[in-house]
Amino acid sequence: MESKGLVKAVKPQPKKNLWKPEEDLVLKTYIETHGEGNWATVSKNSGLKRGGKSCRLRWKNYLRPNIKRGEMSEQEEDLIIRMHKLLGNRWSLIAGRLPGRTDNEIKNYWNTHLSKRHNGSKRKSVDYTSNHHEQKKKIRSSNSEIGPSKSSTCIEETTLVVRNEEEEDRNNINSWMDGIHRSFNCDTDYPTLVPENYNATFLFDDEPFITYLDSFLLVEELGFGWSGEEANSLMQVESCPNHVTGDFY
DNA sequence: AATGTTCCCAACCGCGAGAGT
DNA sequence: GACTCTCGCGGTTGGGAACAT
Repeated sequence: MESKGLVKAVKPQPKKNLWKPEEDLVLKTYIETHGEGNWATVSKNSGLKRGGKSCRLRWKNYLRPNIKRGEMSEQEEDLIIRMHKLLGNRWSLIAGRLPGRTDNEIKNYWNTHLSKRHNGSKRKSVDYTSNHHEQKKKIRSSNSEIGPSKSSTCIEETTLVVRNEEEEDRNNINSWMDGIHRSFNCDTDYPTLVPENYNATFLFDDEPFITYLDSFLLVEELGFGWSGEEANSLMQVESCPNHVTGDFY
């Protein structure tokens, strides 16, 4: 039996195992040499005393090339808020729309900066009534009802190509796009939006439901000069509750 | 200066999905 | 079909910095 005093005298081992720079270097070198994947063997082969999950997380959230660190721009913040309003806590999907940002980073940013500000308008993508595991089940099953999903993973890179004949409007779009996601690289058979005047193409490599939501978001954000009605009819969304309203530009 | 409190965020955990056998 | 393994997701934890008293 241990007395309280004795327990207190023993310095507790830190529960968090922060990555050291030398470990980062080993992991980075290993992945640059062998490539990503099969994380279970990474720790064995690289000599790191870390689990595969830990290695994966460290690479994905910190060491991966093109990771954008530092403060969120106003545009990024705005996009997070809007996406969260539409998608709820689906951080990986939101992160997919913010190149260089990780789901963990966005989740943390929301929890520390934005959730308080937007507490009044707590809105989730499904009607949650039980614990989070139940919630996840609901999200997954609701998605499968909506349509087939190519993959459960988030889009690593989402790309939007905007080709505009009119210089002025192109500048409008580009100025908004600056700092958020200038180039999209999507390839799917899902709603392809090609407005007559704009020759803009939205192609998404993701769940159909999300595709629709994205389309709303982007139509609303980019303001393609459509009225809400025009946009709705273009996108054939009569069954979707999130109709675009109002006029743009 | 010392102590207490709050905030931030990297890392951990448990779970489900999908692939392979 | 049952089982195992790997991967990715979202929620939570806890160390430490920043701030307040």
